[in-house]
Order: sequence, then structure tokens, then C-alpha cells
Amino acid sequence: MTDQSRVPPNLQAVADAAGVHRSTASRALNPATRHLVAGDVAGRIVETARRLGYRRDALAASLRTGRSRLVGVIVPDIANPVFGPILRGIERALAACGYSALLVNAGQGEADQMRLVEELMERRVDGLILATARRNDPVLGACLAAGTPTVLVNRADEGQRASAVVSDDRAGMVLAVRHLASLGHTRIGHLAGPQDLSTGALRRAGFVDAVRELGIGIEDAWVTASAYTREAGEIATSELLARHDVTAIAAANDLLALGAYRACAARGLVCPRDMSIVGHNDMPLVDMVEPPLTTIRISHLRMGEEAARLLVREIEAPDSEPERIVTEPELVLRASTAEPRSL
Amino acid sequence: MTDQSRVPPNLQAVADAAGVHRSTASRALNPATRHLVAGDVAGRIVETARRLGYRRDALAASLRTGRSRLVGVIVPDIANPVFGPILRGIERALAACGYSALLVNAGQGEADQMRLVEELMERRVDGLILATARRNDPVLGACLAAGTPTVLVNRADEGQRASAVVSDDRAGMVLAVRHLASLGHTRIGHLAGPQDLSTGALRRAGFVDAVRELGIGIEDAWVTASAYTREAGEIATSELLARHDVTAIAAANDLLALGAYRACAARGLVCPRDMSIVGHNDMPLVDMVEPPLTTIRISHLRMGEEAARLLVREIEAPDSEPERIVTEPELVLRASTAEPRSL
DNA sequence: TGACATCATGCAATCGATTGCAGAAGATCA
DNA sequence: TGATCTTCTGCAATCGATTGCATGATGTCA
Repeated sequence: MTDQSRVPPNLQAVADAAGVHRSTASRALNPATRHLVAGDVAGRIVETARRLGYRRDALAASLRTGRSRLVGVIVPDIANPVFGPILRGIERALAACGYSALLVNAGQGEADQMRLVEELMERRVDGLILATARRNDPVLGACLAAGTPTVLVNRADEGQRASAVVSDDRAGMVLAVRHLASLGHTRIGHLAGPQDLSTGALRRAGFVDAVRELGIGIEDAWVTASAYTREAGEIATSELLARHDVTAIAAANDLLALGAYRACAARGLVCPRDMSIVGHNDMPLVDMVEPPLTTIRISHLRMGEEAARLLVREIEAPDSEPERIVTEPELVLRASTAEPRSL
Repeated sequence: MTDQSRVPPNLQAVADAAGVHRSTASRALNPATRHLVAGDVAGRIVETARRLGYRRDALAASLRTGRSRLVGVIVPDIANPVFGPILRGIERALAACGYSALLVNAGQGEADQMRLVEELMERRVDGLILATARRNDPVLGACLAAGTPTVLVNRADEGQRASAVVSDDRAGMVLAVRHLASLGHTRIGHLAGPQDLSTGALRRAGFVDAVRELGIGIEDAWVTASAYTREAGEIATSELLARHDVTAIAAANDLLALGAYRACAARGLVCPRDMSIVGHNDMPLVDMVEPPLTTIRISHLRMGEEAARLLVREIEAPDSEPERIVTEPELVLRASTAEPRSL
């Protein structure tokens, strides 16, 4: 029968009810310090706390200890399906360590993001996870300058300033191009993502590498999309097709690939008969589009988990060196790629 | 030139540097109480704070004021694409009011969820948004019993115990069935969602209503899927087709509809020629599947925003009555529905 | 029995900001 | 000039838990 009085009991109330000092109650209630209290007394205190419905005030504890067990997570767009699994991974791994995630959606500009970081700092977050990093990100610089443990996820910065968990973007694109080459394609184009993001830059680099390595095609057969959206993909594809005579397209992102579907359809090109297309990310539902999209799978869930674990480690061992965890991407074969028609 | 000393300055430090008492500094730095301080003094304090790089400690302020400006948000699965827009709406509206979202992913069982709520309460959240509500949810009961302002989103409970922001699920399904009827279908089946969720129950009720109202078809031509997944949709569709001779299916959810695509394909039925299918939710990318899915659009973003606004109102006016906001769903016509073949 | 180690508990300072109350200084009016 | 009011600032208690230090109790061994 828990007491339903108006004001919730505090530590003092529990201590009084158990006939001990609040410091003893504090020790008995914290698993890490329970051994300092005699077994029977500890038992009595725990029981009393349960009976009174005592709930420890995490705010007060944080104030005293200086650790909030809160982690700020900044994503560019929560509504974007690729961030769902990342967030779930982060949340799960944080929860396992007793931390909680303070989620914020990044604003448009840099000033906006600075303000967000500032607000998170006011809440005394123990660390930050940024999924928003650009290659040379002043926001990241500010976080590091403030001495807050910070980990990047999905996108890395240019230097090795902070720890990061990313997919091997370069290798992923090599996988895609090799696959197309193995089908017999020699004229392959690339839809590049924004070049101020590590994903955009590295995947393009991977494309150039692969084309050079295989000794095929045209290294400069690429067009940069203005954003990772279907619309931008459609526009960029039109431009690519206008400039180069390609039989296959390796896109830096699934949405760009879907934009390419549209642009091809508009020109009467049938995928994969007239044009092979490879995406990147393996977003939910791309196996259901027509044709089902061949793409590069990235383990977003695991990336989120690793990022959270890395951050917790940095929080608890503040002077550790920045680390970079790179996960291996994987080719997922579906129906949007085939041998070129001329074969 | 902000001071880069090791320990961050506190209010006392600002007060000392400005030659005033900390209480005066507190008042000058808080916009709501600034008018209590003489203009020139306030200006000097603000300037000093800026110069020292002062950052208010939200933890300490919360402890003193009893308000954390933190809201707990519990979703069943962050990785599910429908929750992305809801979360963004919540986050945006909360931020506009100076609140932050503490995001947690619901565990499996009820006990798990209780523990999550307990942890959020320890952090002294000012309120809760639940996207996990079942029709008669004991977790919700616990939140209300604890006196924490709570708002449900997307799914409502059975009674009117708490405020909720939901789509008009019943009307949405009526829209779907009327659309099928208007094409000439008279034998329509329903893939129902889990019946312990308001969405599942109300959409089924809407199906029965519509069938009855139109005087067509068979009121009991429905099968309940075990979960809102493609797999469950596929299994339920097989069962439905085995039991009823229907020419159209109205699904309680887009994923169920995509499961129906599979089940139909497996039986050699071509959609929409042999079978019309309507989804529900208008998830991202369902316009790109083959055939593009006709579905019922729900404004998840707006639902999230409204839920957050409602919660903030309840936090700031604690004795307000539970309110229910119902948004209007909308039919999105694509290519998965057509006249029945026999016409 | 006395010296000393060990264990359990209490004491009180501390984290950093907020706010009701009181009092000082200055303004207003008769 | 004195009474009264207004405006501004300082004082100190408070929110609730944690923890270094001190002290008292108990046990051990010579």
C-alpha cells in the first residue's frame, strides 16, 4: 500500500521513517555504495523507501555530482527514414548504460545549430552525438572547444578532431561500381551527394577510384545533386544524361536513385533494360519499389549503437583519443541492375 | 574575448564581477524578472555575463523551481517511418515553448514500459507524450495516477482519461471503402490492425459502418493481422482470400497493404486489375511502390505539433480538462485501385 | 587490559540558481 | 519638513541528494 500523499517523499522522509540519517539512506539506496551500510539497516531502508513510494530526484543528484547522464543528439531531420534506425541504436545503447537521449532536430543555419548546442550545454548534457556534421563543421569545433565529449555518426568531419562512427562510404561505392562493371557496363555515371558532407565526398571519391581501378568508363561522368532528395536526384539525372552517354548509374543515396527512376521514365528509358541503377543506404521500402532497388546496405542501427557506446566510454574516460569506427557496407542485389542492352 | 578558464563561471562569479548580489544578477539575467532591476545595472550584468561566457545551469534552476522543461516522449518504435514526422512535430512545437524532448523507445512488455515511465519521472519530466497507448492502458493509468500531465498521440485510449491527438480513424476507413464502392466494388475485405490499439479497432469499426451504410458486401469480411507489419499483412491476406471472395481490400495500414501486394502476387492476382488495394497512413515511398499505393493520408507532423502544444498547455494550466483533437484524414488517389474486372 | 584496526553511521558542506521578505534610497505630496 | 509611496537591491532560506571527514562501536590480538 504505497502512500498517496500530495507531496512525493524525499530522501529525508525515508531516512526519518527508517530512523537513520539521510546520508545513510542515500548510501543504502545507491547500489554502488550499499556495501557501506550494514545489511539489516540497508534492508530496512530499502523496504521503507518502497513503502513510501520514494523516487530519487535525478535533478538534485545531477546537480551535486555534476553528471546529468543526459546526452544531446542532433539530427538533420528526424523524419528522414535513415535516422530512425540510427536513433533507435543510440537510444538502446544509451539506455543500457543508464543514459537518456535529448533529441533535437537541427535548424537550417549554422547559427541555429550553435543555439541548439548552447541549449543542450545549459542542460549540462554529459556528451553530444552529432548526425549533422559537415566536412569542416564549426559547430563541432565549438563543441570540442567547450570540452564536451562529442561523437559523430553517419557523417564524419574532415580532420580526425572527434570520434566518429561511419560506414566505409568509399568502399560502398566501389562495391556498387564493381557490380555494374561485372554485369558488363563500361559507361557508368554517378549521382553525387552534397560535397560538404563526408558521405557525398567519399562516395564520389569511391566512384572515381573504382572507375580508374577497373580501367573503364569516364572518371568525370558525375553530377552533384543539391540535396539528398528525389527531386534533386531527378534534376541531376537529367543533367547527367544530357552530358554523358551512360548505361548505368551509381547513386550516392537511395532517394537520388529513386529520382533517377523518374528522370529515366520521363525519357522513356526502362530500368533495368535501358538503364541500370544502384542506390545507397537500403532505406525501408526500397525493396518494394518498381523495380526493386539494388543498393548498398549500411547498418544504421549498429552505427547508432556504436556511437553511443563510444560516447559513453569518452564520458567516463575523458582523456581518451578520438577513435574512428568504420562499418562494412554490403551489396544488396535486387532488380534495378542488369546487363547492358548492347551485349 | 570570452574567458577560457577551466571551471565555467557561475552566477556568483558574474555577480562578483559586476559588483552586485547574486540575486540581482539572477533577476537581471532572466527576461521575465529583468524589469525589477535598474536599467543600467541590468545592462552591466548582462554584459559581464557575456564577457565571462556565463551559461545558466538549467539543472540547478530546475531543482529550485521544480520545473524541468523536459517532456518524456515514448514511442513504440523509433525506426518505424510514421513516427518520424510525429517526432519532428513534437520536437518543433516543444522547442518553440522552451521545452526539450527526452525520447525513449518502448520496451516489449508492460513492466518494461512502467520502468521507462519511472525513469522519466525520476528525471522530473514536466509531462509525457505517449505514442504507445493501447485501448485500456495501465501505463497511462499509472502516469495519470502520479499526477503527471500526459497526452496521447496517434493512438487514444478507450475512456477519455487523458488528452489525445488522433486522426479520425473511423472516417478515414469510411473514405477508403466509399472510394472502392464508387469504383463499383461490392465485395470488399478488410485487413484489420491489432484490436487492442485504437487505430485497429476504430478503422475496423469504420469498415463495418461503411459497408453497412452503403448496403454492400459482407460486414464480416475482415481478418485481424497480428501486427502492423508486411509479414502479418501477407498472412492475414491469405486467410482473407481463402475465406471470402473479394475484389478489393481496405487495409488498416500501409505495411499491411504491402503485405497484401505480396500475397496477391503469390496467388497470381495482379493489382489493381484483379484486386484493388487501399492502404492507410501514406508512409514515405508508398508512392514509388508498384503499383503506387492509393491510401489515406494522415498529417502526422501536425498531430505531433498539436500534441506538444496541448501538453504544454496542460503543464502550464494543471487543472484543465482532457481534450481530444481529431484531425481529418484525406484520400490520396494512386494506382492500386481500379474498377472491378467483372464490370 | 590496552592498543589498534575495522566497520557503520552521523555531521555538515556543497552543487547553482530562485524568490519572499525586508530595508535603503529616492520621489511625491501636503 | 515630515509622512507616505515607489523602486531597487541585498539577505538568506530553499530545492534534494551526495560525500569527505569525524566519531562511536565493535572486534582482534598480544
